[in-house]
Amino acid sequence: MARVPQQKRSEQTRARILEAGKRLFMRDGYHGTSSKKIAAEAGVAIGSFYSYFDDKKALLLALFDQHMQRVHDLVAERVAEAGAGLLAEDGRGLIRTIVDQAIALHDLSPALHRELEALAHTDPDFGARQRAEMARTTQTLIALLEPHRDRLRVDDLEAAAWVVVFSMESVIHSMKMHEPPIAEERLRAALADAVYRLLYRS
Amino acid sequence: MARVPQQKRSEQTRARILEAGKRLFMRDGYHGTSSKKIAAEAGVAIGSFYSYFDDKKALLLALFDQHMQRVHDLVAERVAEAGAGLLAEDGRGLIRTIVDQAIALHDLSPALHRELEALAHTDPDFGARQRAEMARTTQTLIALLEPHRDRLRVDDLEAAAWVVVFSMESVIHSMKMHEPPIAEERLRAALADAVYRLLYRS
Amino acid sequence: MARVPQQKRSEQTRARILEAGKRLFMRDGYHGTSSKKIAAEAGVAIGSFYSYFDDKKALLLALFDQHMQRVHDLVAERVAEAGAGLLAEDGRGLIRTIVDQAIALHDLSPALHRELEALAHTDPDFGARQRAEMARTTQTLIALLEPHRDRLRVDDLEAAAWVVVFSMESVIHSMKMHEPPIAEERLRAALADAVYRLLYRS
Amino acid sequence: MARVPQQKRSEQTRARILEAGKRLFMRDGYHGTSSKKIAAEAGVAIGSFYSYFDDKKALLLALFDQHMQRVHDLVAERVAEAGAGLLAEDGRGLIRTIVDQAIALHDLSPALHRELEALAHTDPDFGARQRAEMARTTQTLIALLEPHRDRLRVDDLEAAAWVVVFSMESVIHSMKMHEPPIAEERLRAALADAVYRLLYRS
DNA sequence: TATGAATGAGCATTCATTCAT
DNA sequence: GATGAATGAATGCTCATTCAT
Repeated sequence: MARVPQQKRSEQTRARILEAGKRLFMRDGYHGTSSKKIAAEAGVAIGSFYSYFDDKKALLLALFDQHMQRVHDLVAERVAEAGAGLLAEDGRGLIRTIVDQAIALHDLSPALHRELEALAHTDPDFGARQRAEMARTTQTLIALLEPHRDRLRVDDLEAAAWVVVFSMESVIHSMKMHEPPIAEERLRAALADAVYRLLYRS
Repeated sequence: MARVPQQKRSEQTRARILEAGKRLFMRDGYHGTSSKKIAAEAGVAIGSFYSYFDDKKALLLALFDQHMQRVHDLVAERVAEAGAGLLAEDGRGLIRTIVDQAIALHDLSPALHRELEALAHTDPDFGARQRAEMARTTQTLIALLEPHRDRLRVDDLEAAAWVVVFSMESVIHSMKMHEPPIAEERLRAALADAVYRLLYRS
Repeated sequence: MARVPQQKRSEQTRARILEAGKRLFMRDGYHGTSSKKIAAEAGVAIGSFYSYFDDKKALLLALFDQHMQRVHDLVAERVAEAGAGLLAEDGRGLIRTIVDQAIALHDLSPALHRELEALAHTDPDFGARQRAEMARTTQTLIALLEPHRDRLRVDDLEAAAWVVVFSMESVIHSMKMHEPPIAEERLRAALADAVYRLLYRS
Repeated sequence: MARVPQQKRSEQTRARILEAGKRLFMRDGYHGTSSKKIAAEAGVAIGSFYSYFDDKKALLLALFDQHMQRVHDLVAERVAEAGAGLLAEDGRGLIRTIVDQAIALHDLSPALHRELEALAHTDPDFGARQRAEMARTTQTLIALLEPHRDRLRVDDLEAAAWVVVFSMESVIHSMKMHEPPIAEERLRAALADAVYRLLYRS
């Protein structure tokens, strides 16, 4: 049903709706945003909204996919920058990359992030998406940690990746939510340090 | 305007609405539950619902308060059981108590828990409640950790309490959400161990 | 259905409901007042309200009757005071009595007065009551004006009474409604003068 | 939020809702009319009602404005017809114009008219509208009477205009409300005569 | 007599969605 | 491609009224 853009004007319209949706979802949450408001914010008619997206949920799913793609691209980029070899040696650098990725995950606003998690429980589409995302993230981390295996305190790499990702997730969420008075860079450093000491020997 | 129960029949009705609300909120989430459905589930007329609660939000706040009260009572009980002196000596026992408390927090279903966090961002009432709850929890932990101060790796007790509570929160959330194949008791033990090693020396 | 008071406590309860209803109807209007609020204002249970009055409408009708009875008693009293003979001679005194009566009619608050007129159009019970009241008022005035017949400018006494009552009604309504800066006594005097000159010769 | 019509179909729908609202408000009163009934009477969906009007009150205010505009246009037209010069000379013609205007005011049904006055007391929006309307009407009358100043019995022109408008208002209201057996034209004539003799010398 | 718990029809309003233009 | 008028199911909530205690 959703229109597949074939002209560049069309592509622009789609992009404007995505941006408007992101802005409003982040500000007012999924349930606090109506399709009409999104269309108005994007400066298009409500009919156009439904030309490009099946419904409000489809828009959020598209935004979610877009966002996750960017997060993964960011990690890939960071890894490429540092050089695979370097990261294999530098445990602290690796952990910092992971921390940055986890923080990037929260660019979609803490509240929306939580709402997505809540929806994952209620709605099968969001649930599937979230499970896939989690698997992908865990696999990335395992691949990155694999070369460090002998330097780690933990034996079960899968469990370790799992614990690290989600505990960081929570600390970062609180951090974003409650706006601590400490500069973010200090928090990133402290978090990376804590995780490093949790995972690595001595 | 909310009715103040004066007869025992009334108290029962209020309790039935609270239970019905809890059941539906946990199953379908806050936004997926209507006041009419709650009344039906409780077996009362919609008018009765509004006699006891100003609106759907008031019901959720009442459930939240009830839930938090139970969690705090649980901790107090556990502390009393173990004996103040014992806990002061036994770092591992203390951490296990804290882990149990954090897990008890999730009896209100992971999805609802997440929705509450999302609401805290959007709605001032939920925000205030959440901040108060966070302060209360952190203070409890600081009080419990205080006697162990010289055995801890960390200097900043407040920050430590904060990090511990929220990182545990997330791990437990994921645990509850994704139903891992490992027995819960093993996870509780592993989590307690990780936290202990994070906080305590050697 | 409505309880007929048989004990003095009962009579008091009925009186308290009447007073409470009057107070609220005058302040918030008929449609802005609920039976529950009336009961609360009277300090009785809602069940008691329905013991004494069939419904909200019955209460307003009772208040209306009570009010009109007082207005007519007032006129009768005033007439008695002045003495029938005196009024027969003194046209100005008579008119002043009439003006006072018309003003007394408005003690029930301008808004409620208007609402009653609107209800008279929609609801047969109020309509009948209003027509009866109008007939009674007109007859009283005709009886009072009868002895002055030869001093009046008008021939049709019935029409004259009718025009006088209702035009005064409106002026008084506006007066009460818009709170003019002039002292009420001056307005009463001016109104009486105008009416006198309208009705009487030279 | 109210839709601003951009297509002619839309303008028609808005007009149909206005008409339906007028019909029902006049027949059943403001409080006896629900938004659903209005939509049904207009033959549109309830959603359409709320596209065009914020709520029931907004519809009544729109009807009120529309009505008052027509009344004032009528007067302007009548004045133009007679010719400014003629009216300046002809006191009786002027008064008749004023009487006609006052009667036109009541085309909105006596009951609704009364309900509007009651609402003006309770609701600030209606209050403001009514005060503005009263000022406008009084100013029009003062402007019309100004050239006749030396022929009038009264000194205070403003007060005179005020008294005339409101006393006529009431007489007309009663007239419309109680459907007197006399032909309307005779009543208009009688009323104009009374007012003329009240205001003018000899 | 008096109480207040309980009822449910009905009202105002929103919003995702469709479709004729 | 784009528009926006139209839809109506569903929601939150009120309030007059009944009846068991």
